[in-house]
Amino acid sequence: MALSFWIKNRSVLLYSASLAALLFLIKWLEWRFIIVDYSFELYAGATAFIFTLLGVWLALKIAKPKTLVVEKHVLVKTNDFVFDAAALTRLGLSKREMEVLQLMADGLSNQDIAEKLFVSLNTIKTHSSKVFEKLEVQRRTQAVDKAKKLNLIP
Amino acid sequence: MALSFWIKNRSVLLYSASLAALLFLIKWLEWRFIIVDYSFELYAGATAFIFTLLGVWLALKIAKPKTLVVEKHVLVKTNDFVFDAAALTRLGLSKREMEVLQLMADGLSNQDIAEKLFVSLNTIKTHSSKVFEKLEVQRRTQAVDKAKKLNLIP
DNA sequence: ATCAAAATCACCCTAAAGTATGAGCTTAAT
DNA sequence: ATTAAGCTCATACTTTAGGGTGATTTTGAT
Repeated sequence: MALSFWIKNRSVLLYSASLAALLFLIKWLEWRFIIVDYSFELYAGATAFIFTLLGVWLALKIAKPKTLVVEKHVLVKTNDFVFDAAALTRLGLSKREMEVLQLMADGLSNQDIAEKLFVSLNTIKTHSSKVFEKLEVQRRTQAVDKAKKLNLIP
Repeated sequence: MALSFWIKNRSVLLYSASLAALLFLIKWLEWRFIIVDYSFELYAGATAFIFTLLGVWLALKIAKPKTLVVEKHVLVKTNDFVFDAAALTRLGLSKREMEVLQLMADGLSNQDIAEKLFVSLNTIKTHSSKVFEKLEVQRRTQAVDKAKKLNLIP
């Protein structure tokens, strides 16, 4: 508790202590008659100087650091394909249809796709027909081309 | 010249002027015998307080703002297709074959390509067959996929 | 529990794609 | 001039793709 208070207000406490110490110092010197002959202006100047420094130090410690935000534009190659979910929703392609579409884009024949997905060739034909309908194309090459342009597949 | 010097060092000049002004003020008050009875501690305290404030103000004015560099990632439509001439040479695709390949990639049927290039369907079949041979694939979708991966076409 | 969409499969038929072979013509290099 | 490569086209054939229709089963949401 006391420690955290010290840490949080260290600057203020040190400043107060410095102020007290300086006054004590001046008093002590006055009492000693050592520099009593010094001009008032010197006292004032020295005090002003010292406390200016203290003020500067205090300000630097306390003040929220001024942050100047500099935006550095970094060009990021968008190799990374960003899937257009909105387009998918709009076109209403089902999960299975997307699978078939992706495999078509990979150059697989309907027979290949059927084997890969463990379904019959006829099933793939049905799926691909629906894909063509929804993409409003007639051939698989058109479907792949359009799907890529629509960011449905990489 | 003088103006820019003023702008650059305004803070310091104002500080110096303030210091001088305060000393003059104190001297003037002393001369007037108005507050000559006030204690030395009061002078010191007031001076300390005022110049602390000045120091704080000075510091806040002078302090270099901490520059925080924020990397802003800008997605760039990377039309960074760099045609791989070496691959083309290696595979030995002719100009006409590249044309056909490109049109295949655009989703055109053999008949479409034939009409576009003002040649017969059979000619396109011959060309596409040679393309498949050279790309070592069996179907046009595979050819397109491979050609894209090889940076032969965008 | 019910209903709609999705997924599965079949059959038939047509269109398109792909394979194989041969051949005429043009062009660029040797 | 000869040659090789490229472009063109044809015929015949096989394979794959695509369209249309209908049906059953799964699944997800209300």
